[in-house]
Amino acid sequence: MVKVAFDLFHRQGIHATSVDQVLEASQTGKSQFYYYFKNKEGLIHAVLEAIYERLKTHQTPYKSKIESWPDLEGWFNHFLKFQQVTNCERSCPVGTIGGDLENGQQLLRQDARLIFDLMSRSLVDFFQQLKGRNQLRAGCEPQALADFCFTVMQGGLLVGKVRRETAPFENSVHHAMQYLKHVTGNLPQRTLRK
Amino acid sequence: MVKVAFDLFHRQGIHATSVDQVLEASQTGKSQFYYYFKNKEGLIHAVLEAIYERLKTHQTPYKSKIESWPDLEGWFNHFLKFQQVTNCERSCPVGTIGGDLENGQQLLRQDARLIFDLMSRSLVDFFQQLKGRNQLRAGCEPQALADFCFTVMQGGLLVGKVRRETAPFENSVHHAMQYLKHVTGNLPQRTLRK
Amino acid sequence: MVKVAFDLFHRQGIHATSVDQVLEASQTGKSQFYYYFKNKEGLIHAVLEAIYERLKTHQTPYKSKIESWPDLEGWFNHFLKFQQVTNCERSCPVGTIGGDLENGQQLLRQDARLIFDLMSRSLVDFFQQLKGRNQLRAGCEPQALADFCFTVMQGGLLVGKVRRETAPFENSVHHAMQYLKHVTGNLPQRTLRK
Amino acid sequence: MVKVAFDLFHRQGIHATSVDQVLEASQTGKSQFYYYFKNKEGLIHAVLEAIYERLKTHQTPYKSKIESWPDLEGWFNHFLKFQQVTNCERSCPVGTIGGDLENGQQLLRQDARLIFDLMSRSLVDFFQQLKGRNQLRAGCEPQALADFCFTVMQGGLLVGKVRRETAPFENSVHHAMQYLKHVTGNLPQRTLRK
DNA sequence: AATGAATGAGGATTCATTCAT
DNA sequence: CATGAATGAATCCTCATTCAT
Repeated sequence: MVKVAFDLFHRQGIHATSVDQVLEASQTGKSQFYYYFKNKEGLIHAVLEAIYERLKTHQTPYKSKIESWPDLEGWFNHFLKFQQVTNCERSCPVGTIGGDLENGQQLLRQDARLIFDLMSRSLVDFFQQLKGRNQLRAGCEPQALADFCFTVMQGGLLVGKVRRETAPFENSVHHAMQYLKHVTGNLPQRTLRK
Repeated sequence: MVKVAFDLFHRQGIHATSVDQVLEASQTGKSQFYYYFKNKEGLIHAVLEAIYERLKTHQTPYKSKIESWPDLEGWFNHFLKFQQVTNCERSCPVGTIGGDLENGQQLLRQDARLIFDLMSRSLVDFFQQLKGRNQLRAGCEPQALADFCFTVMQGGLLVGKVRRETAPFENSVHHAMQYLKHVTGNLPQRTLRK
Repeated sequence: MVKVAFDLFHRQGIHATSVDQVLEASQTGKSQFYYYFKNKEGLIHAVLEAIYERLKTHQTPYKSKIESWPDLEGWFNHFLKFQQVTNCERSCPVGTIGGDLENGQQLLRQDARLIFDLMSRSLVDFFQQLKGRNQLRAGCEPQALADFCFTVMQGGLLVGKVRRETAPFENSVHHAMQYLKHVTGNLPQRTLRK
Repeated sequence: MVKVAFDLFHRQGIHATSVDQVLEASQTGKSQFYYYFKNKEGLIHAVLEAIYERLKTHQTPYKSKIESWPDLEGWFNHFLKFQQVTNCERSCPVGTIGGDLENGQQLLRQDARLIFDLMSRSLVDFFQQLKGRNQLRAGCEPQALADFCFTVMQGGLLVGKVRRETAPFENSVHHAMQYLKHVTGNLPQRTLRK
């Protein structure tokens, strides 16, 4: 039920997804819903919570603990491939849900934020690691670089969804990686191509 | 009426905005709406069209013709500032609307795409110009760089909206600019004025 | 405009036809309508009136003055052929409109009745003629025979419309004609086939 | 609810009957309707289905299994009487609904057709029986005679409804019966009782 | 005569939520 | 835990009609 809801929210957003739709798709009776969840917000919360748990326990289709350049490339590539296989019809589920939240829904936003934090963390950790090894140029904060990566990812998925093209995301990732290798002391020409 | 709708769509997305809401906010009678627009889709189309026109005629709060590094910085800064003054409650209107579109609404997506094209164009033109002057490193296509900028902008607005923070966008823009200046071989202080 | 309305009423009935539809189809401005007609009922009245006039002035695609057996057959055949060429999608326009009238709309019903009268009249006249020549069996009133023909026609068109088949009407007309020839003293085997 | 709808559809036709009207008349809440029926079409389908079932299980105010001349007369008389007691304000419910169907509504038309089939069947069976006993003149197919009767019935109800008179139907039935007895070779007074 | 804009009630349908069992 | 029926507000849209010009 949460699984089905996740899928529908991801595909259509939370506003375009009705409770009935979720129930029908999950073959559940009408009032099962209100037994398990307080209301629609409750379901959204459960969905976000489930995402959070999956992330926390590293049940991700990509290597969520980033420890090397290939891992980082794998991280980007996961989202690139995701965009390809979904025909650019979806962007990040949390981005989609988060973007749909209204001003008042602060608890749900907090849920989304926690997920974003978790996803960023692995990036931060990686850059922190580089910094520890003195492989990061001055003025490059790990958190800022992580934000940079995360932003490119979210933006790339969104732009691709609107345009139904993978090129913008691909181009963005390419240049983002170029930059990251640059600021970590790698010369572009020495950059390892996958 | 289009103006009001634009505002509501921007704030809440198209699904969370009802026709009645638009009518009430614009002090119009119920069926005036369907006199002017075929549909709710018709209204969305009109809104997107209006955005397109405003862009085309350069009625933008930022310099839409980018001809110099300061112009590019101004471009990014406009969106940064926008995020600040809106308390991170909104992202790009076209990104918001475009992200809400369903799979079937191809005409509206086309509308959104045209706007994205127009916004990118000015970036492309700028990088094309640099390339003409041999100020672009090999392997840097103007279109790809424009995609990179645009993606960072969309991602930064979205992430900021979800997190209610400006930092991610700021960090992303900072590094994006660093990169761009790097690939154009310019040091920040040597920025060429037209 | 009346012509267009007639066509739409005929095709869809009066309830399924909106004033706007008529206006759009006749390329007329919205308020032209209320200049020429008091309201929708006014239009229906005008349509029925026009039908009446056309009948009265014998502007019919069939011979409206029935003077012989072939004329009567022609009368039936006209409606049969009409059903065929319209793919059984329509029945008698007046029957359609009349059947749609509500209890209160007595003026319009009167209009329809007048048309029915006019159409029956030519049948009545024919049978009256036969009676005058003593070619009508005892107990056969011209009006009753006319009613019989008219009923078969209306019923045949309606049943055909519902079933999307011409057979019921054809069969009914065949037997009706058999009967009529029988009661007018013709033996079935002497019946002239067209 | 189906009962109420049947009544309203019968009285006013399907276009002139709003869902709200049905709900109000049946004292049901607005969305109960859409819990039980997919659509307004769904309701119409249910109504037609109910009619079909009633016919199939012979729950008719007339003898639906026709086995003798009095049965056939009873069949016609039922509709004649019906017209009288309803003040000519209604015609056959299925004819009314069927006549209101639009070109696209093929499933509903199929429903109507099935009912027509069922009603005709009893007539066909009767004439088939006569034929088996060699009481039918050559050239008289049972199906065709059934069509003839059915057409007269539908036409008579419709014409009567438009004219608000029972005479046309009475006259038509009279002559139809005359004919039927003629083609079966029976004189009225010699009518065979089963 | 003619135009386009305005009006507001009503029509079909969906929504989130609750209740009795 | 589970079921299906009930509720009523809200949503999108259409209708017949009128008004100012």
